Amino acid sequence: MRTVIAPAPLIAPLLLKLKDRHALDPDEIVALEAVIGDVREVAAETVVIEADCPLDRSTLLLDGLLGRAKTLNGAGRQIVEIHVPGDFADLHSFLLKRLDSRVVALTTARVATVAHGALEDIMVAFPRLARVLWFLTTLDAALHREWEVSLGRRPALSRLAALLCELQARLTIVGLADEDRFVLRLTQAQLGDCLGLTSVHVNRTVRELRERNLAEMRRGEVRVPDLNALREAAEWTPSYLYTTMPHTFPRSPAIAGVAA
Amino acid sequence: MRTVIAPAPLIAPLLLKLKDRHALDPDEIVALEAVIGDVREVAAETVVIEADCPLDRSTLLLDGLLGRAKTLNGAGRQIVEIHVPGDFADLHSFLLKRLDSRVVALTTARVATVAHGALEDIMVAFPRLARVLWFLTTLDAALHREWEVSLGRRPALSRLAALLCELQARLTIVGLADEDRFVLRLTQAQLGDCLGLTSVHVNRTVRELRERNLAEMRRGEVRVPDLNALREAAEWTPSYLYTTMPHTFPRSPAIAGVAA
DNA sequence: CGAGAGGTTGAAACGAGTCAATCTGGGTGG
DNA sequence: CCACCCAGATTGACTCGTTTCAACCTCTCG
Repeated sequence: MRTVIAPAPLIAPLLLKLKDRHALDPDEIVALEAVIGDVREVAAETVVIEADCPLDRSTLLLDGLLGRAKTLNGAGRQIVEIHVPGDFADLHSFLLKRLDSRVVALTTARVATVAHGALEDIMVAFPRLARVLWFLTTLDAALHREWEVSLGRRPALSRLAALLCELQARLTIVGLADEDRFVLRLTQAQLGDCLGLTSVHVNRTVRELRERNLAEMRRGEVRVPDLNALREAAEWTPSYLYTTMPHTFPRSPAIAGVAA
Repeated sequence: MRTVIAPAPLIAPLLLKLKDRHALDPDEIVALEAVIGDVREVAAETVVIEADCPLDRSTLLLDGLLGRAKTLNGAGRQIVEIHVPGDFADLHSFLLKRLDSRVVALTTARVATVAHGALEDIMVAFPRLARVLWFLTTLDAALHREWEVSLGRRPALSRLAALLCELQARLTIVGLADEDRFVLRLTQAQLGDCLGLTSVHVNRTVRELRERNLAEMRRGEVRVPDLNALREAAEWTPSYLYTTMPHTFPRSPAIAGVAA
């Protein structure tokens, strides 16, 4: 037997996300890989899944960002969750059979189709996977709850800070963020749709975040000089992510001390 | 064999809620009834389940109202979901093992304990029930999404109207609301905690709802002269409840016509 | 080099919050 | 049986955060 450095499979981010919370057998991993159907690329601001249509498949995000959005006639759209690579955008459609919100690409994105029948099969073959998938849907609910807190109670600054904290943590889990920087190609209008703010006010809030040295957002990249400080400003903790990643980061070592 | 008019079981509301969406075999109903553990009564504003504690049971609401709440230091609490009789307050703890929010009694309430082990057993014995329970957790997520829309995008008036529409619909499913009235013993401060508003502003919004003839709230009772009008004011539809109950109500018959 | 999407800024309007006082109704104890 | 009490509801005046509207700037890409 040889140890082979396997090429990162399409579902690498999904596996990272799952392994963060559950042990997976090699069999289960193979089964998960086999479940992936068509892969396609979608452009930013494209509707990936329309609301209220009968569905017989779910969609796995491989690359880019998706958003789940609901629209009100007068008031524009509210994005109720952002999906990062490794997320199923609509795993709940396995049970609900249709979506109450539409799924929109927020950036150029690559998505894979997963037939509900195939999910059915692997859950029969690997009952533990059924629990893992159920877990994923409850994780979505936990994210929604935290967003409700943001939308209902946090002022603009900590609302944006909390969103950045969440994305930093979730992207870290799938290997797409560092403690002090990550790529985030969202427009300020899209951020506003997530935060229940106007793009104008997002702009002012981004500026304030920068002025307070909490985060810098430029050209699709977020830089966080002190993640703990950002988390404190947002009154944010990762506990609702049910992750096994460390919940706190060491304060950056005293650089002055090193120099001295 | 005799047909017995069985006394309404404790879990009558749960059964109504489930039967609204899924067919249930008599066996499955018996199994569900058997799963109920201790029943206890809790006073209003009592913590029923504390956040972040390890859990080996879930809690079923039999009577009264519960709320799931998260608290921010400066900004008070945000209630992220209201539970009506027949709801599990923390079915997701079956998978998550602890809660990210605390469960609080909003009125005097009766709750029953359901051991996770017992759930495990009935899901093995009746695999369809596993799907039903999973469905319930995805329904919670759908409620959260609609609340995000309210909190993020609806102005105070339609936000309150939407909450009333939702409660009217959910209470109707379990036999606790009429088309034009239902009991709702929440204080204006509690409503504010749900809506992301202050109690003062809830008060003004309640008045406006009354002045516009959309709803009257007094002494723990809500009267809705025209449910369709209230739903229009809130831009609300029951589609996210995934209920089989009729989604629209006939306009009240012309009473003048009857008199004539 | 032009065009367009997205970012930035200012001024004014407005919805909701804050603070504080007053009212009300239901429950309680003397 | 009634005076008292108190949580909750109500109201007014003022403040503040966010929106709105509108203009202008700055990239990036063809």
